[in-house]
Amino acid sequence: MIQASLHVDEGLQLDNQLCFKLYAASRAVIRAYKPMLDQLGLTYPQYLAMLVLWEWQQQPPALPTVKALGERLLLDSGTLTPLLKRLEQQGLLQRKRSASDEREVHLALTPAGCALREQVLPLKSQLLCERGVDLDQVAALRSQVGVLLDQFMALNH
Amino acid sequence: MIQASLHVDEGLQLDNQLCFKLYAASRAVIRAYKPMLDQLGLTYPQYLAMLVLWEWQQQPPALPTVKALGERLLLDSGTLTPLLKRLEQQGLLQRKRSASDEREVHLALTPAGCALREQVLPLKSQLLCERGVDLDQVAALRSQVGVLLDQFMALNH
DNA sequence: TTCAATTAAATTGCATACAATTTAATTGCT
DNA sequence: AGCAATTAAATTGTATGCAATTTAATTGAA
Repeated sequence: MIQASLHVDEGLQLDNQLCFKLYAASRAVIRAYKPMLDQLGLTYPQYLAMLVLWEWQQQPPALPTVKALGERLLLDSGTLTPLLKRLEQQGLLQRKRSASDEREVHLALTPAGCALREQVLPLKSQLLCERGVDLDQVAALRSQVGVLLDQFMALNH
Repeated sequence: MIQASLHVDEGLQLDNQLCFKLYAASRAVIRAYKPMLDQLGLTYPQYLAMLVLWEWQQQPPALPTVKALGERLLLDSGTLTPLLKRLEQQGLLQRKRSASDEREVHLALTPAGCALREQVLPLKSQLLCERGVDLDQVAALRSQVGVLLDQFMALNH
């Protein structure tokens, strides 16, 4: 009886929730990025958007649109529209309606937006170094969290 | 040269960022909880707060205060004060100033708040079942993400 | 004791997330 | 062609997160 009751309780303990560990770890990692992002003048989601746009500079997809960015970041236009307007205000990118399909908004990095990329790698190296991060460990965990993410993506249809 | 350049690029690819996997996985898991939370009438952070308060019903800490809750959830009063006011409005808990130290606010579950707990386990079982979640796999990942969280907690001093 | 530090919440301001709705443009079907 | 269905962004409204400040209460050292 006591055993059963204890077992039931365990199912609701905060420390036993994968969801909480993920939620807390995600915020903790973002917090760790804060000093670097302050240097860049970006918030964390803005940084992710820039990562995608920088990546597309090298290997362009069909054309960078808000929708394509949203599919990559798993964010919708309700989040991205104001975020991209702020990046535009900062002079890092331009938003313009597609000529061929007026519903779409194309995203193009400005020279300043491209240039910002060069500042990132040194700052990131410094961050990893200061923290004494084990790169192999990070890679292993990334892969496993990635599997979880893929499973939930598939199940959230 | 090409090799080096490719290697540098990899460091900034979205898919290689543990931080993004964590961020996306956390949101995906929260999304998966949505149907259950809608049944309970709670948001995800509200649910986490209730988990802690339910846990404290069984094994009370000194006294449940906003500060103690914040230490458990890694959230500050700027987030918790409005969240707790909403839970109070829903009749799930009461907030009252400590008599011994007027700076503190004590948190006490109402009968409705206690009762809500009973609805959670069946809903959670259903969720895990529908998703075909492997409990051992979840436990293993939880433990590993927990290690990462502890490391960042220690480093964010 | 007394008053400068400290502490716990609350408040303010900004930037997400995300559901739901709206707007405008494009497609597809007849 | 004509028009209903679909689609991409934008908009609206609510609820976080979190930094920074404020308020009120408590501590602690001279």
